[in-house]
Amino acid sequence: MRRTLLTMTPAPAQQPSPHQKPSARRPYHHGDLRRAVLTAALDVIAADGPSALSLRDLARRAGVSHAAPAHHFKDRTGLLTAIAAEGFGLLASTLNEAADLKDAGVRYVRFAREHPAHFQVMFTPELLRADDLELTTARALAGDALRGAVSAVRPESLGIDNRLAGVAAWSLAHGFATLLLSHNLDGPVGDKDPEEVFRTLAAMLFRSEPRENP
Amino acid sequence: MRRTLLTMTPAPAQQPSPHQKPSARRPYHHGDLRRAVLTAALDVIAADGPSALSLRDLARRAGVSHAAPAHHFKDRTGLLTAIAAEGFGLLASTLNEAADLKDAGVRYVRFAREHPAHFQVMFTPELLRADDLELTTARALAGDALRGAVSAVRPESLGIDNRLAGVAAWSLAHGFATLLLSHNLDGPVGDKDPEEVFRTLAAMLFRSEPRENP
DNA sequence: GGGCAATCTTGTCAGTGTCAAGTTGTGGGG
DNA sequence: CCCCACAACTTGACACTGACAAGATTGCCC
Repeated sequence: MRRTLLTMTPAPAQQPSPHQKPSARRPYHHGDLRRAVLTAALDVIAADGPSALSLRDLARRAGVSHAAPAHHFKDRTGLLTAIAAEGFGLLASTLNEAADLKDAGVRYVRFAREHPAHFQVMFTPELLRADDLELTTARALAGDALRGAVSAVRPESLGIDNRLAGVAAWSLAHGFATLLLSHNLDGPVGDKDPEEVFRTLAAMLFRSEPRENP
Repeated sequence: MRRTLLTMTPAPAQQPSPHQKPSARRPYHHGDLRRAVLTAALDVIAADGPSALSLRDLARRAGVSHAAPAHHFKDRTGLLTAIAAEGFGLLASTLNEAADLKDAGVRYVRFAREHPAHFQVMFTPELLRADDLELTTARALAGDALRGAVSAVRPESLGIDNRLAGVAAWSLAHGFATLLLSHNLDGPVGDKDPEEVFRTLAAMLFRSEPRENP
């Protein structure tokens, strides 16, 4: 828990704002503190997990006083909830562009690798304010996108209940992504491209009849 | 973060030990503090996640002084590492009794549901001391058990690389278990038995040729 | 230009992890 | 049987944290 405390000097570390008096040391208004805190938080979480996140540390990084972040996010839970909501929004938009179900799975895995902090927070409900409006709507959007990708595959042709096919696809992609992020597949996957490996797994799950019968 | 502080009275709350003087109020030696702290920690984590865990709170629950737990676990990370090691041990022993790969998957899901705190901690590496000996050996045991279940299925008959089959099975089971614990399958699964649902998913992944050709 | 609301600061409080140094009990060798 | 070394626990302290309240600063809109 102990941090170095060597960071006494405020150290602006961010371009203070678009239109500042050129000689102003540290402008009273940061300019875009909300975004600065968010991205700093994402850095910390990606590196050391959500438990390493400290509002005071984020404030120090942004060069503002210790209570400034709370004005934008209310409290720690609020910050994490904002991150999760943003994550679900990003996920929804990439899933909506998927060509088919396998592509959606690949995009799901890619999202987890490109936004590991978002991903981790999104699926840790005890860190979030469950009834937050932005969160619930963003999550619903992502859910719709997922269901859309599933329904496009016509799994009745495989004799499989549509609902279950969605759960299977989601489980496979989510499990692969999670194990990847927690470094549990470093051995098996090695230096191969994870997305390519996942494509093989997805083919195992949804393969059509062996030959004939289009 | 704020806790009630109504728990001022030490309140033994545990049978102090096997062989205590009958009139001793709070015996200096707890008797089995290590186990008491572990199970209290598992309760807290299962209810509110690892971030809600406080060594001082656990000490209060066990009726000992605030620094007592540290003597058994060194620090917070040590406690979580011990939990993870115990979890991998439990998982290994249940996987070793699996009849076949599908049964191993079912057991994996059952383990996650019966030991949600262990499961969550086991796959959150940033909370653990990665080089801990007990942890690494227990994890290796679980890995062996998993590989054993995979190799027993003879997936070459399906034309699939053995290694990949293992990753697929693990991903499916892990994803299903994770989504289950984070309440993301409450809708699709409903009040059905999750293990039964998972059996269906597993059948989708490893199904043999549609008919003839044993 | 004047006020007002958003933004940020300062100060404070209870709670936490961790370390160091002291107490208490217990089991094993003389 | 005793005593003593060591394990189990306590007490006290320090730096840190999230949260809240009250004040300071500033941009902006009428």
